[in-house]
Amino acid sequence: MTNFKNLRGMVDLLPAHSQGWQKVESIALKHFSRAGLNEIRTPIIEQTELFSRGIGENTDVVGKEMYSFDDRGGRSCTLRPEGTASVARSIVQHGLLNNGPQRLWYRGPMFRYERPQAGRQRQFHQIGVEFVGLPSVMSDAEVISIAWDFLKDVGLVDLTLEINSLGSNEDRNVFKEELKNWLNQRFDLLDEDSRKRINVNPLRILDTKNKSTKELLFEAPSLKDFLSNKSKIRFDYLLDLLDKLKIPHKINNNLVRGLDYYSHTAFEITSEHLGSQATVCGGGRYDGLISELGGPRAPSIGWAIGMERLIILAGEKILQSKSPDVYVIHRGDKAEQLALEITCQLRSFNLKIELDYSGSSFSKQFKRADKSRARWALIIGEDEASKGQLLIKKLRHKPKDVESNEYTFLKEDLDQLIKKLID
RNA sequence: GCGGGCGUCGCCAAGUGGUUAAGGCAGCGGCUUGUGGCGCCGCUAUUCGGGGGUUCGAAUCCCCUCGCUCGCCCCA
Repeated sequence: MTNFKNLRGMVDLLPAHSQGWQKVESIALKHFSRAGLNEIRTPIIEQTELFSRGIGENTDVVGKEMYSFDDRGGRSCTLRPEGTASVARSIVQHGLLNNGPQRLWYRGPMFRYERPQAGRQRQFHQIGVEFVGLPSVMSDAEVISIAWDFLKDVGLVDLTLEINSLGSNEDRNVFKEELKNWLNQRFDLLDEDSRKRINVNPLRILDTKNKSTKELLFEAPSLKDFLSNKSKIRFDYLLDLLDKLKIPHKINNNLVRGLDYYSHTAFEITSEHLGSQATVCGGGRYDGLISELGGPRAPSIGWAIGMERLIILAGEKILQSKSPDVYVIHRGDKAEQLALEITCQLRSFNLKIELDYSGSSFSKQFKRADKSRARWALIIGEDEASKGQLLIKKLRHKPKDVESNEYTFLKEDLDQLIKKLID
C-alpha cells in the first residue's frame, strides 16, 4: 500500500459532515455575539514553556500528551493542547486588560498525543469562552449559562452540569497537606497510580477510578471541609444564581480537573450518550494564571466544548445538508450557455442551484435531479434555448398533480419565475 | 504506555484449504435521441491491509508487520 493516509488520530472533515459543523458554529456565534463576546485567534503553536508553566508541569496533558518538537532554530515548540494558555499569553502580551475586562471566545484545532478512541482524537476541535479580569460570582454563572444555553440550542438533551469548588489557593494548600498525611498513613492500601500521585498531585487521587481506592476515600478528608468561609459563601451564591437561571446542577466534590490553574469553580457538562468520554464541556475559574504568565492580577473563568463530541451528541439530524432549491437540466450547445447564465443569475437571489454537467439524456438528468432532493428542476433544451424560454418543473410532487407542475417563462421574466420558485 | 476486537470493491457484506471471490447500496451506460421518484438489463475487486512461510493448491492455516476500533489512564 503506497497510498497516503492521514496520521493516526487526525481526522478529515468530509463534505457529508461539513454543513453540520457550520450549523453548530453558526449557533455558537449567535450565542457569543448576543452575549457581547469578541473572537480571539491565536497561533496553534507556542513555545513549549507556555504550556508547561501555564497548565502545570505535573499534569497528564503536559507530562505525556504534548506534540512538542524543536524548530530549525532549536526552540522547543508545542502544538497547543488547549486554548486557555494561548489566550492568556496573548492578553498579557498585548496588554488587553488595559481596556478593561475581556470577554472572549475562540475556536480551532487542539492537539494531544493519546490513543484515539470514541470521542477522542489527536487533533480535535474546541470552541471556548474566556472571561478575563472578572472576579465576580456573577461571571461564573453567566459563563456557565452561555455554555448551557448553547448546548441546549443545538438540541442536546440529557445533559448534566457537575460542579465543585476547589476553594482559594490557600484553602487548597492546607487541604493538600492534610490529604497527603491521611493518604500516607494508608499507603499500602492504595493502588499503584495513586501512590505515585501522593506527592505530585494528591488532588487527582480524589478522582480515581480504582474501586478499592475509591471506597477507601469515602473516609478521606474532604476538600469542602477545608474551604474558607469566604470560599463557601462564594460557592453557595453561585449555586443560588444557577437556580435562578434554572440551570440544573449536581455538586461533585471529587471533581478536580486535570489542569493546575483552576481555583474556586470547576465544572463539567457531561452526557450519558458519549460512551466513556462523557465530558462535552469542561471549565473553571483560573484566578492565578494571568499573573503567573507575567500579567496583572486578573481573576478569570472559562470553558471549552469539544466539537467532535458535540457533533456526536447532536446526531445524524444536524449533519444533513440542505438540498438545492433548483436543479438545472440542459441539453445542447445553446442550452448549455443559457443554463450557466440563468444559474448564476438565480444564485444572486440567494437560491441554491445545482447545475448538471453530465450532458446525458433528459431521463438521466431527471434521475439525478430527483436524487439531489431539489424542489424544482429547471429544464433548458434545444426548444427552450431557441425560443428564449425557461421551463421549470416541481419535483417530489404527488402523481395526481402531474399535469399541473410545469411552468414556462420567458428568460426576460426571471422575476416571475423566481416568484414561482419561492412560494 | 497497557488490555480486548477487527481488517474481502467508494460503503455494507458472504465466503473458514480446491478450477471463474456471492449479494446489496452508491456510480456509469441502456430499455426511454425531451422528462424523475418504480421496474428491468448490462458494466464496475486478476484480488482479499502488507510481507514472509506451510501446501500440488490459501481470502481461508502459521509467523511478522501495518492499520482501524473499543476500553484503561486522562481529558474536549
